[in-house]
Amino acid sequence: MTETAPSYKDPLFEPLTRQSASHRISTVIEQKILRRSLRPGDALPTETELAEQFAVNRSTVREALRRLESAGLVGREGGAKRLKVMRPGHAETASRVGRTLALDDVTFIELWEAMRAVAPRVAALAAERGSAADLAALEAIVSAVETARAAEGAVTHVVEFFGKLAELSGNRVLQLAMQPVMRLLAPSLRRMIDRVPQGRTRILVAQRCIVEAIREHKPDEAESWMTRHVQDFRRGYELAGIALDTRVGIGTMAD
Amino acid sequence: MTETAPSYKDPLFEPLTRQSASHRISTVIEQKILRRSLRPGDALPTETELAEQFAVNRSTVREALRRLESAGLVGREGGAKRLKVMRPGHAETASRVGRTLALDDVTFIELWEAMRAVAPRVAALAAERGSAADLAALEAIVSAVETARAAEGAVTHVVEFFGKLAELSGNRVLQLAMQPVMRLLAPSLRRMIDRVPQGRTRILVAQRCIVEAIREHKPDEAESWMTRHVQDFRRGYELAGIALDTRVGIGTMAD
DNA sequence: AGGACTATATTGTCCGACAATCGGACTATC
DNA sequence: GATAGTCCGATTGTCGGACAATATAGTCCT
Repeated sequence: MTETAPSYKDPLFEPLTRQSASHRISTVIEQKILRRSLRPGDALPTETELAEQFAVNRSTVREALRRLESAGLVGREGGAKRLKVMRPGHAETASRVGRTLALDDVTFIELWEAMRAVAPRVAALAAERGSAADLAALEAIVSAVETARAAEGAVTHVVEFFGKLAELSGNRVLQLAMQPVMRLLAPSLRRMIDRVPQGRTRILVAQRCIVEAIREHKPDEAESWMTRHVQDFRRGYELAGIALDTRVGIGTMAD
Repeated sequence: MTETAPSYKDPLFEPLTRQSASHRISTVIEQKILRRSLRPGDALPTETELAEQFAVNRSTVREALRRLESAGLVGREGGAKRLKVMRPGHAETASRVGRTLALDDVTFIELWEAMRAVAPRVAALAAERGSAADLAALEAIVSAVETARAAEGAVTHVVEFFGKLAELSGNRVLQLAMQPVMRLLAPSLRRMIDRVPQGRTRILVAQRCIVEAIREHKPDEAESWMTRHVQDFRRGYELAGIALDTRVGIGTMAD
């Protein structure tokens, strides 16, 4: 007899039946990582050792490891063999968020609204904090946008621009928020640039103004320029005849 | 000789050569899900069938499944045996984002800046779109904040308030962005309310104004009230003597 | 038809095995 | 001495088979 009968209407205590061994193992390791007992960079014991310590079969350990791997808590560097504890990279988390949103049939307008909220503040923060070196990197990206031949490449650099900006803002939360949004936005952005001839020029002008505001440490200007920039995007989409409630597709989740 | 020599500073062309069979399998299934060939609710073939179809061992399939499971793309309902395709819930994704941020030692100020960016826009959108029924729910939460005895409960309802607001905004991207931020903010918010006597009153006043603005469909007012509200939070923290660069801890990641 | 009972299918785990290959140690060569 | 080549053990990825537990489906009884 296991403890059945949580017959109370407590919907949060139901499904705590027996969890599989592999699940418990991944939980234990996960806790160790979250509690900092295992820290990023540390190498995990070998599968055989883990199997011995947990007194289970190696296959069971392996399933637990796959789960942690997918969660981004452990992983390999390069072609290494041993697994290491990793800090779940923003890239990975971002791609997960992107996946969730894509499966939710999020529409373009929702993404745009998110950009509308976040990007201006990011620009303002970047203007407050950006250093000279950062600025140089940003400018490099702007020229890359300018010289890029195909729309394809230009879009890549536009995404980079926002990414770099988020980095400059020094705010990892906003950084993490913006990443998946830009990723999902990218494909339709590409279409937009393809169809609207003056699109690239307008983007370039806006980027230059923003960079200028950042250089002179004028947060307000950076913010208002970015606001206009984002609004320009929307106009571009309308000009390109892209419906605002278009569902975003699944980008290449290459991780 | 494989292509070694990534001696160039091109960190994007890593030798992502051969991936393990289990990895490829999980990727293939993931694609099928993202492409909607497999849709949420569908049951996956049994492990044995998958093993046959992919012409690999069942253990290999299992590792792939554990990975997908951890990604929230497949899972079980209740004590079921078969795996089903699932839509990765926002809650789960949000808690994962929270974990990433917590492990990153994100500071309070970063979270606050995110709120500063997102919340006002969310309020504005809610004012544009909120229906009567939604409004009633929102008001219920506000009174819950008012009548809650302990700071504990009040904070819970404050978090709910923002959650509901995000829901009203009709924007799932912003909703997903705000959720983990509020979750991470909650513990310190609780301390703040404990230490600053007038904290709760100010929160209540702001909430009422925001609700009012939403009822009358005045986005601009809702936005500016929310801006003030968020700024009030920060002042509260300063009054409470909480350093702005305090790292947020790992909350209860109960999933 | 509904409920109890049985059989089957499916999962979770275990065992033992093997090829591939990564990490080093060790050696030969310049 | 530094570099290149070779060898060996350790470790991973995969395999095939096995078994207990149990969810699911089918069967029987009333």
